[in-house]
Amino acid sequence: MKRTIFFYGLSLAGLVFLLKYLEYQLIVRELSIEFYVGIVAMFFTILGIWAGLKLTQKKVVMVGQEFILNQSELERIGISKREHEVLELMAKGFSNQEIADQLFVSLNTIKTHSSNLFMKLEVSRRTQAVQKAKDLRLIP
Amino acid sequence: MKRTIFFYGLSLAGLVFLLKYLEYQLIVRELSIEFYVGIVAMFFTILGIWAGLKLTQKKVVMVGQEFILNQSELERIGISKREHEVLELMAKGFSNQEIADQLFVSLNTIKTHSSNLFMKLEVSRRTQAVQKAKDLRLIP
DNA sequence: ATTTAAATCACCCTTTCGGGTGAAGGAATT
DNA sequence: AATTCCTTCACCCGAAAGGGTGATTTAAAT
Repeated sequence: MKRTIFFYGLSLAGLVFLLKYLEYQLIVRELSIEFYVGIVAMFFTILGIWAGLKLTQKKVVMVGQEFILNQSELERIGISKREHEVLELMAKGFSNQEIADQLFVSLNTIKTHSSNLFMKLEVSRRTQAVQKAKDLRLIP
Repeated sequence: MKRTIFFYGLSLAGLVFLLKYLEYQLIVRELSIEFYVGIVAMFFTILGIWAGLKLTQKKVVMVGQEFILNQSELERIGISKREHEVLELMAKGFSNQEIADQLFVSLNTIKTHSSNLFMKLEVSRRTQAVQKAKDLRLIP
């Protein structure tokens, strides 16, 4: 990104000299102004396309993997930290009992958390909860 | 894509008129040639960037989603067509009863299919099955 | 013709899940 | 001090899921 801008500036600087040079040539050789402008147009079109490609290239690479938590949606729905933890383990395929063991709490506690999660996510099964949570980018 | 090229051609055509107009103004008002070229450069840079973005836009959209079924893995594990259907519906969060209704078979049949699936996928819960199936690219 | 695999369904039994209700302790807010 | 939210846990009950076994039908392969 920085290099893209840098090279763009460099190109602009280079053009100033090219300009001065051509301006001189213009008088001597009497090149048509259309031809002159045509070159400039072509040059900057290519430069623009190149810049455009550079600017989007990183997006292309990034899309696919890499998870950004949707914090705003998380707050909008009103899911607490603990509930989010349960949701993550749920998505990994653990049973309520296994989740309870990992978080050192009772099975009943996990049941309460999951019930609240289903309410907040407006679903009635854990598979649906996991699906919806992934869609909303609440979990990877 | 076709429209991109079309608009680019249109812009070029428009510039010819702009050129002629400016060429006339140049004589009358004696605008500096640097100013003139600067506008052209700016215009074509923007045009180029726009063209560049247009050309890559489809790539950006495509990368990320796009599902290619892992047929070889499917055969290796030995999952039948019907089992694969059940697996897909399972991944969509449907209960066994709902799957049975959609496929016009009995609940017991779906239970058999899911049991076989769990065996073949070496898991013991549907959430794990869905996870593993997605990892192996058996389902989108 | 016999074997093999897929798909279908049934019955039994245990575990897990999900819904509903209630409640207690703690932290943060008002 | 009172309120609100989070977290924790309990009990009950019914529904769903999962494990095991066995059986029938149909289609494909040998």
